[in-house]
Amino acid sequence: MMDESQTQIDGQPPYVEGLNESQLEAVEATDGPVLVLAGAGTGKTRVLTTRLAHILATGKAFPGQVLAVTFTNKAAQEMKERVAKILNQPSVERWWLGTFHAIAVRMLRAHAEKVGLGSDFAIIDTDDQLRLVKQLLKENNLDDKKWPPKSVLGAIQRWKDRGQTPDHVSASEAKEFAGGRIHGIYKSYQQRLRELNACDFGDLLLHTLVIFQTHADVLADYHRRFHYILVDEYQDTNVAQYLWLRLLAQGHQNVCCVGDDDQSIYGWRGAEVGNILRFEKDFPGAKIVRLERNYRSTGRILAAASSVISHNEGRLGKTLWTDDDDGEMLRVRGLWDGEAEARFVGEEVENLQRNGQKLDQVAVLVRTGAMTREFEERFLTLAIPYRVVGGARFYERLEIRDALAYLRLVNSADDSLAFERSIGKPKRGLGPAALGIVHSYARQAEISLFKAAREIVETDELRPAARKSMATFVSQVERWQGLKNDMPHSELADLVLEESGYLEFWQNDKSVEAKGRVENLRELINALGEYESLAEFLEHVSLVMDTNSQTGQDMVSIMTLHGAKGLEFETVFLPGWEEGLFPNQRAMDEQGLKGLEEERRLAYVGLTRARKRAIISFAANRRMHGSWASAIPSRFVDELPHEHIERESDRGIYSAPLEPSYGGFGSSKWQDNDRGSPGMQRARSYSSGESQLVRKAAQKISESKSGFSRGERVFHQKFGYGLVASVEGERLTISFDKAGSKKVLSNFVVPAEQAGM
DNA sequence: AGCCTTTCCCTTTTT
DNA sequence: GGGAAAGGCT
Repeated sequence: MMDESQTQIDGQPPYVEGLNESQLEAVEATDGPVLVLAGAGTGKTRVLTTRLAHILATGKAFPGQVLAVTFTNKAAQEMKERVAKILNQPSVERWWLGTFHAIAVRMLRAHAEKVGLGSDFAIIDTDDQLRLVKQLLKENNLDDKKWPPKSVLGAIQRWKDRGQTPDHVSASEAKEFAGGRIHGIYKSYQQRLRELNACDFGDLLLHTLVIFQTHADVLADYHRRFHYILVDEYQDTNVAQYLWLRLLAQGHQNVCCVGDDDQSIYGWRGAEVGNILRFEKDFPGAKIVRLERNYRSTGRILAAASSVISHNEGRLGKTLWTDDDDGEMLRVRGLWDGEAEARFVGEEVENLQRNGQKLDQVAVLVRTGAMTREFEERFLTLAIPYRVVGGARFYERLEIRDALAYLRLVNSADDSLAFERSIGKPKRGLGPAALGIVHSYARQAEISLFKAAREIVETDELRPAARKSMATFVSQVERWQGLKNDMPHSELADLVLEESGYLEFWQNDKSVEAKGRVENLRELINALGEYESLAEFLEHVSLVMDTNSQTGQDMVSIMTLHGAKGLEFETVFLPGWEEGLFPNQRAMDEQGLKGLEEERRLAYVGLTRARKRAIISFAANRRMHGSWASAIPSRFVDELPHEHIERESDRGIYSAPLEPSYGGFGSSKWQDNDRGSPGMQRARSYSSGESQLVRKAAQKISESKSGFSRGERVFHQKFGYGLVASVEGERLTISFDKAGSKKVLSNFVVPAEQAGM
């Protein structure tokens, strides 16, 4: 409940100061449906937050009566912080403010039994999803070469994104995949999840949606509860989310959706721009507010972004304008290859740094996650501090997922997926054979793997050695569970990892990564202490799957274009503007014009992240999957307005014809280097034909040359102490005590003794 | 069962 | 160029 002193605000509330007319309109039009069409950099987030604060501060509703939904945890976090600040609230954790998934979990826990789940259901990760699908394919004798588990899971997810339970998939569509057999897999997949008392990500929304549709009383309750609904990034809603929202909003109709059709970049995840176009039909009498004044970028940047996006058809059409100066020209630079591009960006960053630019105001926005590596390597050698946003996530690491499996098992012994994962690691003499016996026993008795194991150790089904080992495991798990209520959970986690031998498994491992893994495990145990209970921690992990890495430090950000949505930087580098890479060949092959337009919106998003400076680059050659591919500059380069850009070429790259027979970017099938389809030839790999043996021999020679050897303890001027993991000429891969594993140049490294250790 | 070697596939994008 | 899975050997 709110502090009363904060609810009374006379005259013009201070928090709306400085809002322009349209923004004010969007904030104050509190009753009835409102659609805010907000262009990039128009203060959309501020409007949404202020609107929420305004509803509460004017006493229109209590905090518990407002539902505010965002797409990303980042956006939710930002909104929470801002609202708390505006209204001077110590905590907004209990409010209905969060991502679609976080809100859905909260609702689903309360009504899980209506879809055949317990309220303590587990949320499974992609790993478990795939394992399940693989099992089901095998059981149904479907060839996993012809039906790769990933594609099958993709089909299932697409159905879920569209809000279709197995029963709601149309017969004709079901037939499309393996004559309906994939649809059958979907059915048994859902069945299996239910038996496991588990949900995947898509289920969180799908189940909640089904509950709304089938339990009028539940929906009516939520109607009564939520007087106001706010939605951010409405253009990114998929069908399931759209239906979910529409049902909820039909209560008070006080729904305010904020979005930008030009920034719809999640079509591949089932997002439908159509949802935003349909708003007026769904909510008759809706008020439409347009935010077109851009406060972020210079005139030239805005002109460039507008010019590119104008090549798309079927837009709602907004005309962004700014009072800001024209600013600097945008720069477009062509380079010989990816390495040269990284060198160029590195140099430019150093220039900016010399001119006093803060590095946290610089970002490198790439199309694919794999592109980050080149920049990382370059920044490492130049000692430019950087962070990869949304890259390798802490909770996705192997050792963390393994450890989490143990914790899940302790939290609920019937989590069979966790059982399967924990029992194999560390080795206990219980391999596929033993597990198979437990599996079939469990299937027959219709009980969880853990219960089956407990019963099996009383019989002669397993060989004596396996039986003994299994009995030990079962009693260990039972012991840990018994301790659950008498022990602080981070202590318990420590104990579990210790007693299970999992920690020891990595401590005894001599490989160079092992040390870092042990540290990660310690970090996990520490993180656990911040949560109320084990269950709460596990839920947080499955929903957020991200650690808030060191923020607030002065570092260049490297991230994907998708990851950059909602952010802004003074200077933005946009590398990799090459046909095939960006626009992405696969997107175009699979989605045609629709795919291309989404790529173009991505370009628009990228450009509009920049406040003052945008530097676009492309490379003529790029190494992909170990072989070389050549490409021509992206068509998006040609769509930039000439009067606002400066083209620079590197040794005539931009205008010079590429070497003969180097066509586009290869087909979407990523053929082997020596084949390749006609007209889409790829350059022959420099390394093709080289056997692994030859490569290894070459590696040995270079190891002796660099003066460092594998396993040596060394000191790096920036990252501190570490162990040499591998040596390739001048490049060392070092597993650092503090900074993880990194590739560095050997001249930045000295033997540990010399560093005065 | 477990270890080592070879082969395959991969790179769009994320809650 | 790298990680996972399959395959082969002890």
